Amino acid sequence: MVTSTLGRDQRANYHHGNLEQAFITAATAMIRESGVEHISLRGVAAHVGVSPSAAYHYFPDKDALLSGVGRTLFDLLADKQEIAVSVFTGTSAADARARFRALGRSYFDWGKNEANFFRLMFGVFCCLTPEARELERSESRAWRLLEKSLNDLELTGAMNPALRPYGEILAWSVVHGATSLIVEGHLPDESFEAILDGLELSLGIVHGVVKEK
Amino acid sequence: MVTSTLGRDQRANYHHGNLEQAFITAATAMIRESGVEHISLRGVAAHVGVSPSAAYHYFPDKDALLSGVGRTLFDLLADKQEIAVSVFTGTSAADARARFRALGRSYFDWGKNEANFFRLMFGVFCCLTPEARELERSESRAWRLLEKSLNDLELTGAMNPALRPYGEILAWSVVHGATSLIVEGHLPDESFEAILDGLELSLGIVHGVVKEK
DNA sequence: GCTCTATCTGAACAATGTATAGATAATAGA
DNA sequence: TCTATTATCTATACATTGTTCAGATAGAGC
Repeated sequence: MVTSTLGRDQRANYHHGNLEQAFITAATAMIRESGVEHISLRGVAAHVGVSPSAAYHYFPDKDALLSGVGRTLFDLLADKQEIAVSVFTGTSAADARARFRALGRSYFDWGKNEANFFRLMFGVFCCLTPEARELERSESRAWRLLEKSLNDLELTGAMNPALRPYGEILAWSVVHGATSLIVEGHLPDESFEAILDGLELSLGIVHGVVKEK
Repeated sequence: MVTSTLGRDQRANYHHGNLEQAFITAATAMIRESGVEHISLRGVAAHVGVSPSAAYHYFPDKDALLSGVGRTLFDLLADKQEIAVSVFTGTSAADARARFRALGRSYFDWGKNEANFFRLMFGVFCCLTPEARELERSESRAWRLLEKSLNDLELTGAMNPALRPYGEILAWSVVHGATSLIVEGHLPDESFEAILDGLELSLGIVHGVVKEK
């Protein structure tokens, strides 16, 4: 009944394989198509093929399960962004600009294509503590990608250096805000490309220009 | 038991005063201090002093009640913003800049001080249709305030005119994104002023400069 | 083989959203 | 003023939910 994900940890699959992971996997799949607000612990347990009480051996409550899903989603998003950036490997200003744009677009695409994921990650249900989030942010791969992207832009002279100190927080705010507003229907889809254009323009990012050092 | 809000509509207060409004008022108060995710229809009904079933004469379901609350919150936010802008009445570039900044700051303050409201407005529970939101946005007082603020900046030569076409969507995205990320703990509080600085800098907004026409 | 202990089940509980039938009270007509 | 009507609200019921806890089950260690 359950597609056991061959647990390498012996103690974990006494009866059932790695139940903790099975719960997170099932919950993730169910959230993806129904949205966090419509999934129940009992439903997830049924989908795993296990009694509802079983969940309480791995998660203190339902919120903990949802937070577990949230943590894996931040990882998934970082994966997507790493792939998106990896397409442009050059050291030119044009490549730096392409990487920057790919970062923003992949963030938006994630929000648009996986709206239920996006809402969980940045919504009320993913109740990580502020400290945990801070850690998450500062240590996250996605943040480092953004940092590197802006460093590249600055080094290749492809952006206004006066704006460099605001680079990460400004770019993240713009892209996250636009994604959020579009996903929730407050702005039309087409706005996003325009917003990316505006962001680049406002940061003084120009196409293919390499300033002599 | 209920502080009847003297209904001017006779047919509305047969027994109880304006029950629809009473429900929205009570729900708003309860959401404000507990968060949407922790309020129940039955709890709101008890707070109003009425049977749970009574709600179903005014709202098809719980979501409709929450959406009703959401609609009043968008109005409340617009009120706050109008007041914030109204402090600066001059026609100078400095005043235009002050109004722009007041708009952003009041948006953030709202999110920070009324986090539970903010989460309802832009979260999963305020289930307005996309069409309704579009209408809301394009016709909202808040949007017109932003439009006017940017027009003023452009007319007084206090911003980069090349960025004018992106003004509204860019500013809203930045401010909304920053507010959202800070409210949910992904960025520290202090970031906001820096982000506002960065936004102004990136839009070419300078203090007190009036360009000769 | 037996014992022990980690793992899961069954049944129960209170709380929730919601439907439906009926009670109540304000209004309208005599 | 009395009665009939109808808008308004209540009582009750039901399925579903999160959660608890005593017990069943099945691997591990001897």
